[in-house]
Amino acid sequence: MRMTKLMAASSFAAPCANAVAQPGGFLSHLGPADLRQLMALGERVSYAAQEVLFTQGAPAGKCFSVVEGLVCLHRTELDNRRQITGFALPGDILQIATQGDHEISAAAIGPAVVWEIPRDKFAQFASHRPYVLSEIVALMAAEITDAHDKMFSLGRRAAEERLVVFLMSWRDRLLQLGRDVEPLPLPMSRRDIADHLGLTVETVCRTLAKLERRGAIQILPGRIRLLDIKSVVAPALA
Amino acid sequence: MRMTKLMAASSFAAPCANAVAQPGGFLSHLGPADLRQLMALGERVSYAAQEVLFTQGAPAGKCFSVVEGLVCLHRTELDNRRQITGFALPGDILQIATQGDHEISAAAIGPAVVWEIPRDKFAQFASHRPYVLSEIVALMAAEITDAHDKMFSLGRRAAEERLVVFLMSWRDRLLQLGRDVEPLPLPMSRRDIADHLGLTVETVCRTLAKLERRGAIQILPGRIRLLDIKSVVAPALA
DNA sequence: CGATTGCTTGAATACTGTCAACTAGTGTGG
DNA sequence: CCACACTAGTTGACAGTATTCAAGCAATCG
Repeated sequence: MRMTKLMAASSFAAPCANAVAQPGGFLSHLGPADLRQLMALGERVSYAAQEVLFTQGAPAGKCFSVVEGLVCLHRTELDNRRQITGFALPGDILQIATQGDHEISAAAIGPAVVWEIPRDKFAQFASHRPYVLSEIVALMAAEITDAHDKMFSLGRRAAEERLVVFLMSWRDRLLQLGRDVEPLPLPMSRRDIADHLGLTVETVCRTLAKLERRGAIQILPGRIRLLDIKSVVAPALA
Repeated sequence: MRMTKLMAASSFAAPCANAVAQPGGFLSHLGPADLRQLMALGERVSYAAQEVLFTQGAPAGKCFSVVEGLVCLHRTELDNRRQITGFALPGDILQIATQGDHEISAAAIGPAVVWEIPRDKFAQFASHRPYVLSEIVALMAAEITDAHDKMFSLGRRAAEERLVVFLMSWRDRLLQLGRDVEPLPLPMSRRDIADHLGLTVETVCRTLAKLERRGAIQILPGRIRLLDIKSVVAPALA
């Protein structure tokens, strides 16, 4: 996943131009005027928990920017096997370059707010702003790198290591958003974590319990405190 | 992986402009003049088997287009665990949007020919050709979709299904290049396949042998004949 | 308050990995 | 040209990890 920010997270309950002033934000080369114009092309949409933003196979008419909450992106097979390809946090952009149909689905984990811009309007907006395309390319490059990381985890890490790496990178992302990570909030369900890491719910529970017994973490309701976690994945610092 | 063609595969032993006439080719909106100019910015480089094109962590000064042969892209951990993120065939573009350092390594599987263009020159070339960036975005979107497919396989498919899906998609790619796929050539080693599918060499061998005993495939030196393979993955047609 | 859902744990199973041995093919050097 | 070494591929036996099936608990929701 790992996209950059389009608008400042929580500060964006209402459309206001200075929200983009965030350092490193998406389309960071956009001026306030540009940004106001861009946002005016779309609309603010609220989703309830578990509600679907878009479904794989459906025509991709809009692109999305998470404003509030947590969105999970996943690919689902006919037989209900599900692989969560990533979690999107406020500031993350979804489906910005999708042509034709969505290749993945997206659903809100909890209540979420999303800014949705019709694809054709966005394309028109970008067409006379060359720097926008460059930003998108950089965004997608980061997403590809992130996908490679996840492929490595899924293919070459054991359950425990996958979990630890996931927890650490999740903490890093929240830190970048300026969130409190002590203890680390885990708004997604065990099933979501399992479907993200290519494991079963039971293995996730058991592995977390094992880490807790070892003193590496502390399991709290909806949260996990990371204690001595780095020592567990010593060889995996690449 | 799954990138589009920059130049026609084998027809490109020497730089010639009409090589891009391939339908659906990379930068398909480029005219012959543009293309000649683009290629003149780079050079043709030959690699011996196993030779390294670039290494993860090293500064990404060039982008690459495979002209001949097969290149494997992989991410390697300190402890020699390796995840092959994809195989690049003639026409595939590598590292076109990488900023900073390479996030993956690339090595020739057999003898290979690659066109290499310095990043800054390419950027300059693209800077006054807006349509080039659009093509790159489309290219990267396809790569992301492909990465999602692979994440699903690694996370949610058993060894046999991974192998079968891999064989089928490999055949499809060769077919798109107009190659003979009967029987299907497998130029990469068993270890490469294992490192691509998140398995061990032994599991790859055993699973292939099992498929052969079942009459789904026929194992030949360097090749595999696909017989009744689709029936094996009936539920996996998503 | 009952029922559903999410989380956790246990026991048994199945799959994949590890270790080891063997074969065949390749290449090298005598 | 042959002997040797080396690598890739294959198979077997065994171990270990993750899944499956099952049950219990806790929290949430009508």
